[in-house]
Amino acid sequence: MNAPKLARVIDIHALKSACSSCSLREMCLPTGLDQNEIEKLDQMVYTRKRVKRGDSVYRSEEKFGSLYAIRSGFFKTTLVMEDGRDQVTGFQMAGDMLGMDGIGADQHTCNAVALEDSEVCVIPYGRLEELSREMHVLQQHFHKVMSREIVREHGVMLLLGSMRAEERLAAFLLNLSQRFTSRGYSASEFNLRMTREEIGSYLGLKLETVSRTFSKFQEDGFISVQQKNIRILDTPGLKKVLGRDQ
Amino acid sequence: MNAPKLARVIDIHALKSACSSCSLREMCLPTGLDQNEIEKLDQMVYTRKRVKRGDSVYRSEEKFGSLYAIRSGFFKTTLVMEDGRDQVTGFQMAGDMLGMDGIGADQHTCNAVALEDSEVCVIPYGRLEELSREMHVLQQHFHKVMSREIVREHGVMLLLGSMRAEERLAAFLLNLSQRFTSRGYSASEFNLRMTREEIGSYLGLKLETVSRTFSKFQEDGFISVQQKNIRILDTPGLKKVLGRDQ
DNA sequence: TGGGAATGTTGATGTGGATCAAACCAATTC
DNA sequence: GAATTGGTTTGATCCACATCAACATTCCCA
Repeated sequence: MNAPKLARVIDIHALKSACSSCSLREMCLPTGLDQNEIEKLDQMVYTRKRVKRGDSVYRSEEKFGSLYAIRSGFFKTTLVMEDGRDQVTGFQMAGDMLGMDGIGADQHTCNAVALEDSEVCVIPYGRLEELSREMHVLQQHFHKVMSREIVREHGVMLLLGSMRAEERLAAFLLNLSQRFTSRGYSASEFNLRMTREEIGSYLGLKLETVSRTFSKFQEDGFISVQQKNIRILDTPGLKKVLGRDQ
Repeated sequence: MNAPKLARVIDIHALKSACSSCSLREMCLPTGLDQNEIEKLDQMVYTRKRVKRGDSVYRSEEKFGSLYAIRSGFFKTTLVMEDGRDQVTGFQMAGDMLGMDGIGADQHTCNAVALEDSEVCVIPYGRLEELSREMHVLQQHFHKVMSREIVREHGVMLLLGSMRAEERLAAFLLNLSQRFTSRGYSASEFNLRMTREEIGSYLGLKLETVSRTFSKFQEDGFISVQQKNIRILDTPGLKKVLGRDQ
């Protein structure tokens, strides 16, 4: 934020990515590659890009060309209706993949916006296709990533279609907690990168409802909320909220 | 339904599929293949399967092994929560692909149920992977199919998260109409294969609301409804329902 | 460092769609 | 062709969440 523009530009070009030495390898790449294969991957991902908070990696309707693996930071993807209403379709963090929506029609269909200063690895799609024709494990991995995105969205549909407000928020918190855990962060304490409005948009609720439900969870002793800081005090309690069917 | 069991079994085995002569080729396969490539595909899809109304092609948790291209008929996919609540996540018709949810964890995550007697082409997934390493166009096509499924689900999320009942149903009808059109059927008249309850489940509404909204659309002169028979009388009218933002 | 814009909380009130309930209708089955 | 069954329609009532409103807090950056 404070760095002068020039410095920033230089930084971007200086960033030679190296999957081989990336701590997120297990997250976004197939495991069990031999040295040769890892080198190929290093050639595929030859640029990283910084994205400042509020900026987008890509916007709806833009020509599709690359996928983006999040190296650090936090994103939301949003869809905008003609009448201006918009909806958050997902929150993505380090190790997650952005841009797969663009393959189908060769143009992006949503906006990917950084919620904090972030860094992505640019994966030129043509190169990925090429390499995954050569490397079976890469092909398999990529298909799994896409399939998991389909399954994740199924889950959101279930949430939006069948759950009440408390259940939605409980599911949301448990999901975040689980994802932080699998990235080596605390499962029980984290900072929300998004606003109440963005959470509401994702969960099909109004921001007031999100706020009230947070307060209720706090009264119930499930969590403690201090603005963006969340501490989960009673995971089983939250899970019970999810379980009970009314 | 009336055919004796034996006859049915024989039929199944007699069905040698041939992509090369399939009328749905444009729908579910890449275009612009040469003779050699088409022959390869014929080898990939070597069985068809009949699925009777009410039966499933696969069920949640089952081991994943194949994708299924719908050759004829109509399906729904459903998700079931632990407490029994279930949700329809999609309706699929001829030319659509089933089973991509299973790739990620090597087991299916939803149920694919036939809403009428149907027929699917079985695509062994390993074979598809293999072939798409050899054939660039097939690889591209398959990736597009998966990506489009992601985009479709984005649309459903928008619908469930941001639209009111009338908008949801209008969007649903317009979508169905469009899909029938692109398959060469009438855009303005068709029979619903699903019940009001299934429509409601898909749209996050109760069956009574679906029924009432159909009635309202009829009063408004947008459609005529006679049980499962729908006739769309005023497409622009329906589109306007979708457009207005409250 | 202070003042204004975002963002978040909480209360009072309104409403779209859920729920409950009763007919109705069409398709099977006996 | 009466009885059963699964699906649909319609009305009356209710409630979860939206909306409107006032205020509190935090975060900027001028």
